[in-house]
Amino acid sequence: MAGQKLTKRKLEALKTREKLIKAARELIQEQGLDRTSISEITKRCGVANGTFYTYFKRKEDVLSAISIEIFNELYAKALSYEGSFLQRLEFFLINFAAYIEESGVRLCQEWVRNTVNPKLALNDDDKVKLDFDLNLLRSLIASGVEQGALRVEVEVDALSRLLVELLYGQMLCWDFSDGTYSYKERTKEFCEKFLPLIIKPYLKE
Amino acid sequence: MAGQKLTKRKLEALKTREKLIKAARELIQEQGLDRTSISEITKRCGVANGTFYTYFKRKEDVLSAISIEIFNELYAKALSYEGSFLQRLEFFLINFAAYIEESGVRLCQEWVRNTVNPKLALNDDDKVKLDFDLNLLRSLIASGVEQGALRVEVEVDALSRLLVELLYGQMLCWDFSDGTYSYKERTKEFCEKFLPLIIKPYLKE
Amino acid sequence: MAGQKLTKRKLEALKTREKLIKAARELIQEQGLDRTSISEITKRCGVANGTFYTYFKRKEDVLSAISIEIFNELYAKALSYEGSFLQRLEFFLINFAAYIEESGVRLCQEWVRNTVNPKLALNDDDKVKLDFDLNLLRSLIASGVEQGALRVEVEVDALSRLLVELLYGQMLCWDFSDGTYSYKERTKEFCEKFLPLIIKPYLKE
Amino acid sequence: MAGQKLTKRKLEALKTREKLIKAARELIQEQGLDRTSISEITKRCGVANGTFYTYFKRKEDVLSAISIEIFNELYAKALSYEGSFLQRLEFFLINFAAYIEESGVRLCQEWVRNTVNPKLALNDDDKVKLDFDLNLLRSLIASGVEQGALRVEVEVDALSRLLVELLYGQMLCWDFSDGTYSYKERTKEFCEKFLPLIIKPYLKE
DNA sequence: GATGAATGAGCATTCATTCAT
DNA sequence: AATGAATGAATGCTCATTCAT
Repeated sequence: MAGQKLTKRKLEALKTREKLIKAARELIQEQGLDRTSISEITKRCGVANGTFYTYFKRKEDVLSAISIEIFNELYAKALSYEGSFLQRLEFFLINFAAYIEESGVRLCQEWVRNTVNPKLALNDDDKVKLDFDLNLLRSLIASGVEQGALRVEVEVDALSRLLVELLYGQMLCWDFSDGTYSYKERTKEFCEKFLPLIIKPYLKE
Repeated sequence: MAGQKLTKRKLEALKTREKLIKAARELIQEQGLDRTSISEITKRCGVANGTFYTYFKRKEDVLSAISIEIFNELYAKALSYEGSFLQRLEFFLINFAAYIEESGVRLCQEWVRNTVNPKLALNDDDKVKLDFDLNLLRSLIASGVEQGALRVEVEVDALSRLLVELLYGQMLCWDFSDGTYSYKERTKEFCEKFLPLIIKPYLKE
Repeated sequence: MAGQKLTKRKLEALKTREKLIKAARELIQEQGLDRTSISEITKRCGVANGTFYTYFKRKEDVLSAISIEIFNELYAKALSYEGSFLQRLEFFLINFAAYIEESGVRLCQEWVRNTVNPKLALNDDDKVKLDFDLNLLRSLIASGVEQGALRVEVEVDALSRLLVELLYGQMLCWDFSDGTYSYKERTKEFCEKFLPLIIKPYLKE
Repeated sequence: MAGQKLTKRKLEALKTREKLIKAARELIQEQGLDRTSISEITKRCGVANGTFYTYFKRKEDVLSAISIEIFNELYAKALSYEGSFLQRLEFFLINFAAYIEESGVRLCQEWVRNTVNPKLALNDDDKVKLDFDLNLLRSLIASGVEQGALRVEVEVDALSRLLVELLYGQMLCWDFSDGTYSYKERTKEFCEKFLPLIIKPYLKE
């Protein structure tokens, strides 16, 4: 009895929530957010229109929920990697691209659309994501310093910012192209050709 | 003299078109495209609602027209610069940012929103702009090779792509921030701190 | 008793639908469909604009709904008649005209307008109505044969087709005249003067 | 000089008018009147938008002009026929159908649509056409009496009305069917099977 | 006679969201 | 938690028509 929080009812509710997210993700990937109506989403789940609002306050919130799912996986995996500083850095960058690519261009485009526009006053989590990514890279670089791989003089902020901008720039170009090439491959290429040039001056030795 | 087909009527028409673009630009900058109605735009010009559609097929088309104006100025100026290869490159990058910043975040955000989303099937000119920017940088770099500033071995495509991605990445981050810092300054900073690192290996001597 | 699924909510919904149809019928009769706006219809029912679209997909659909109501009554009554074959036939023809006349020229004109035009891709039920009327007459005539009133050699199809064309022709002329004479009287006249001529050769004895 | 009313200019003008009618006829036949815009019509003729209004007061007027062309041909031919009364009658009826069929269902449907609806307050010529057709048949029948083919007691009005209603009814059914069968053949069939039944009692002898 | 820029009325339609059941 | 009927704001767009040139 104690701790038994998941009654059958609550389990059902969780399932419903998951079904909604899944359906929304599919539909957004197929047609984009604007062209996807609440009733389409609920119809696909076999629930009533209003049920959507049991779980999400506004339509856009389901996009946030989807993003959170994706980014959580992304970060979990990207940071799990063990290895030298450079390997970890590359791993992070490439996996960032890989995850986003896997989840589909349309979804990524919607995410950009909804994040770029301040009027939607959408879940601020997304906006903060930029800072989140920045911090992630910052700590990655900081750990590089700690581990003695990077010089102490490295400008952590400027460097992490640069890398975030690169990742986002690659993402935006990929979105513009409607995903007609591989975002991941593009990032890999960057890691081979340019990352060393940028990092080298800060490497110890 | 030759081709002087501009009767008074056609001149008036051109003026009307310009007035519409100007009004739309102001309003979009103030409130974004979605919150700007056609009748607001036309009212500000003192023309009838329908007149808008004499010049633009759809609401979004005025955004394209605005972009074209801005980018044309941008390119005209950015390429006019005389100087060494590196100076010209920096000038281009910084001015790219400066122009976009001057025209306002809201406008830039709208441009990203409308370009990132393929469903609007908006004037393809915008999508092509990425290629246009790429080509511009490519020819800039190529001219650097011709003038003997860069080694022949430089990978023109990869390098120009990298720079475009950087510019776009900086732009996207700036959009995400709602323009709370200077895009131009950020690009300037990049030119100082990182551009040399990237270019140096390709510089002759 | 059985199948009594009508909760209070569903009953309310049915009532709303009926109110909409009634209001639309009145307004169309007064001004025609084009001049009748959705908000006029809903205002007259005291419901919100959008409620109309809970029950009808497009504006034209309410016209279909109205037709169906009218025609259902018509058929129900017209076929209820007991009597000799000729009496039943006359009763059908005259009542057809009478019902349509009662429901008003404007409505009839709208019905013709909307049925004649294939581009509206309006509810196909209306187009099928022609076939429905044909079948009705066909079965009427067939029953005449069965009951021994008509010779077996009668060409059922051709005869029923002729009668439908007559009914429709009288209706169209009545529409053209804006209802300035009586459709029903015209049909009655036809039944007296010409129907016997047409039927006689097929009558037994 | 005298009587030389057709200056080159006037000839050109007549040609323009003809071109407009021809283009309109084609476009209406292809898409119906509603979907055909003035600028489509003028574009197809290579003239300016406004030129349309040099020749027609309102959009619908071009439909009238087209009808007049068609009906004039129709009447000219239908009445030219020499022969016995019954032959002339049949010839008229069948040719009526044939002409309308030749000019296309879409056109016929538009004509019905526009004639049936009194709100358009369209050129009254069309409404009068019903009377015109009636009169035509009336005089045909009257001439039958004069020539001694029909008894004097024949009810000219009722008979001609019946025949017009039949023609119109066949036309309407044909319109409903979107022209999926032949109007002319249908009328021919009627002339064989039923016309004699109707006329016979009034034939002399 | 021809032009074509300007007009401006006019409304169906969508759909996110609410809330009584 | 689920339902689904009701809401109602909000506006892009068309296009027949006019008229100054």
